[in-house]
Amino acid sequence: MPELPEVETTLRGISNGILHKKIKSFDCRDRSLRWPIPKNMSSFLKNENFESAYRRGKYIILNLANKKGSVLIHLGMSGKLRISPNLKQPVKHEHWDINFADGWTLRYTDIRKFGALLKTKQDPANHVLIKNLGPEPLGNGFNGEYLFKKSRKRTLPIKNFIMDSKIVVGVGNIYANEALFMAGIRPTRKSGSISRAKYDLLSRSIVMTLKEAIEAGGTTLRDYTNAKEAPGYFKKELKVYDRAGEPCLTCGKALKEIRQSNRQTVYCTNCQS
DNA sequence: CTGGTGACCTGGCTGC
DNA sequence: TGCAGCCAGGTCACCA
Repeated sequence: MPELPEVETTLRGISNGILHKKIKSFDCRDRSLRWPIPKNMSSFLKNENFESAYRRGKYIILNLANKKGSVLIHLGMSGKLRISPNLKQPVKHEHWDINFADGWTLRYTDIRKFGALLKTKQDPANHVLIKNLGPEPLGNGFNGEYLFKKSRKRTLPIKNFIMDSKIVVGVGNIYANEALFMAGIRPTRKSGSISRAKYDLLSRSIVMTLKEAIEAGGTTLRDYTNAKEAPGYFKKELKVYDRAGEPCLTCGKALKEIRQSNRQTVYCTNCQS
């Protein structure tokens, strides 16, 4: 489900509801996510409080006060977080709750269970899942020059290249398709064969696409909703993703669908080269 | 190191 | 109506 804009929207939605509040309890109904939820998560959290929350790639990181450690949350393909003072009794697929002393609950729902909830006592930046991540597309160090240098001698198709979290974080299938359309680059092009000027255009297209999607509250295709259970409205801004066979909004030619690494790619054979 | 593939898991949709 | 097969906002482990 969630790429960078959806994770960012989720983070913004939960922050006020969870920070600086005493944690009363942690309820786990199913530990079997991507990695098992640690059995001592409950004692790790009880009576502590979160002093800060931020996003790194598609991870949400919550830091406990007094350097007691951090929690890493990944939403996988179908994970959702909700924050509310009056949630109903949990139902199927609602795998865990963090209950705060003021009565609010942070609840995680994940049909496919590709998400994760992990803890660490070290600096989360050094965690094995975080330390090898590439730069933030909305932060410093991400630009055309960076992509150009990283891609020399690479034969990987450009779409796979920008979806590689070691190259740049946060770009998933939807926004890879959209950014490549905006930049006029065919998704199958070998990343090592693309010019510096095209990479300048591509890096700006990635940034613009992600920023616009965040402003729209993310993309809801099927079941994504934010922390307040509201959908995102970027779907109506999508130019190519989920539009195979429909007319290109620039030239009118039918958009072509192919599969790359078993994932849907949609592009315009006329506008992207 | 690089690139390609299968694996994890559940449910919705399509077509016979 | 039933059911097989395919598909889905991710990414890690493993192989050549």
